[in-house]
Amino acid sequence: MSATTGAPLSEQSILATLEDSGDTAGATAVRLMMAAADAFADKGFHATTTRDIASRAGLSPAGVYVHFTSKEDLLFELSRRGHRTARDQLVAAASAADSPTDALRSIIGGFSKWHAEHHQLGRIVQYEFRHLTPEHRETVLSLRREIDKVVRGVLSDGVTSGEFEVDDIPSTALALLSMAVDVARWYSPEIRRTPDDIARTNGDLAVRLVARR
Amino acid sequence: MSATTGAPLSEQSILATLEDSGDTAGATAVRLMMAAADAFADKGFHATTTRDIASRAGLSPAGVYVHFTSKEDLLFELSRRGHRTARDQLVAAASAADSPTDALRSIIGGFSKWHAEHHQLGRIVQYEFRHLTPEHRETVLSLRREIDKVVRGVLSDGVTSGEFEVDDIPSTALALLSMAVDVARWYSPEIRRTPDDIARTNGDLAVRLVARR
DNA sequence: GTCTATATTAGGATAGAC
DNA sequence: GTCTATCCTAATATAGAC
Repeated sequence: MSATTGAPLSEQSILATLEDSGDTAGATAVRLMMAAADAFADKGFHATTTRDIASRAGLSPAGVYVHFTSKEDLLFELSRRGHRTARDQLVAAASAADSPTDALRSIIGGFSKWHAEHHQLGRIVQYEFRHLTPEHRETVLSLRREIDKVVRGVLSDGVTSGEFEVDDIPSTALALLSMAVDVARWYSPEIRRTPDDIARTNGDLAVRLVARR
Repeated sequence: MSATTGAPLSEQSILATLEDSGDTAGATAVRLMMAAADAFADKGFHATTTRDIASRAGLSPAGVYVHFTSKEDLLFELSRRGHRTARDQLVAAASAADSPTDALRSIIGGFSKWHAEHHQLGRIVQYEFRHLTPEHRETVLSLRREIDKVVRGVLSDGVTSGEFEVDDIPSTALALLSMAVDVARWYSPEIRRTPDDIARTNGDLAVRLVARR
């Protein structure tokens, strides 16, 4: 976590996410993924050109195709790695907690924080999904289902233990995820609230939403 | 509200929204807006071609430019009319209620329902925003600020009356809006929950989130 | 593995007839 | 107000040299 360069926070966190998310990738491929993440988050998948990605990464337009078979392939890699780290973080937070209340605060707070710190990747993950090929969409969808399952599991544990009072677990899980996911839409590094503030308030709100009175 | 044609619900509700949202528009212009709404919601602004819009509306590619100056102009009209009806509905719901609790249930439930019934327009309103020109963005932004204000006003009324217990009004308002807005992302006419179900559960959750214990 | 050059297609918008 | 024809630019992707 040491900041040795002058790169902005978002770049560093995207870098960290892309570098250790399963499959390794060469340095140039990572540079391309970062350039693409920047551009996709900024302008959207279709409004981004391969020339744009290449030049941001310091390559010629043709250089991209050595590392990725197509522009969509780049999107897929970003999407897959983004979903994977998000899921891993959720699972880790849920299993480290020692009560459902703790777990809920931690997963919704943590997920909200992730969508603030990685709001670029978050937007790609949430909004560029439809531009994946059907096969790639399927792969990513199964990661999403895992994420849903973690949240429902925590809610159901809390109901069993008597800490929570929940009418409808799937609907409540969805509303909680909405709170966290939507952070990627409205967050900007310029606002007053820090990612930690957001984690705290959203974590508290989550507990409030389900706590027994 | 009589259904005289075989058109799907979403088409009818988009039509209704576009027809009575302030400025009038000719029949062909409305047809073009509906075609564009369909296409933008489905594939996004940049992935949609003017040829595609024209052919869905039964016109030649050139026919579009008689009614709109550019593709972006079409997006702007959709965005403006969508925001306007959404805001009008919120304001009406808030002033018809006779307590802050009622008002909150009604605005968040109603807003959630709107984003389900009009999920196509909702996606355009929420996700294609960045593709507007700076001037058009500004116009739409001021409509958004009005929407925020309605929600904050209801929360603040409830705190004053003693019905609500809220730590941080802006953050809570944002979380409530996230719940409703995100419906446009996940809703599909094929799911089990109806727009009315969604209105009910999200309205109840909203009240639960702020009610004094 | 990177480059220059280019094939190829597509897409926004306009001209001008009817 | 709508059409056909077309201009012009830009974009994905590949060929082939180094």
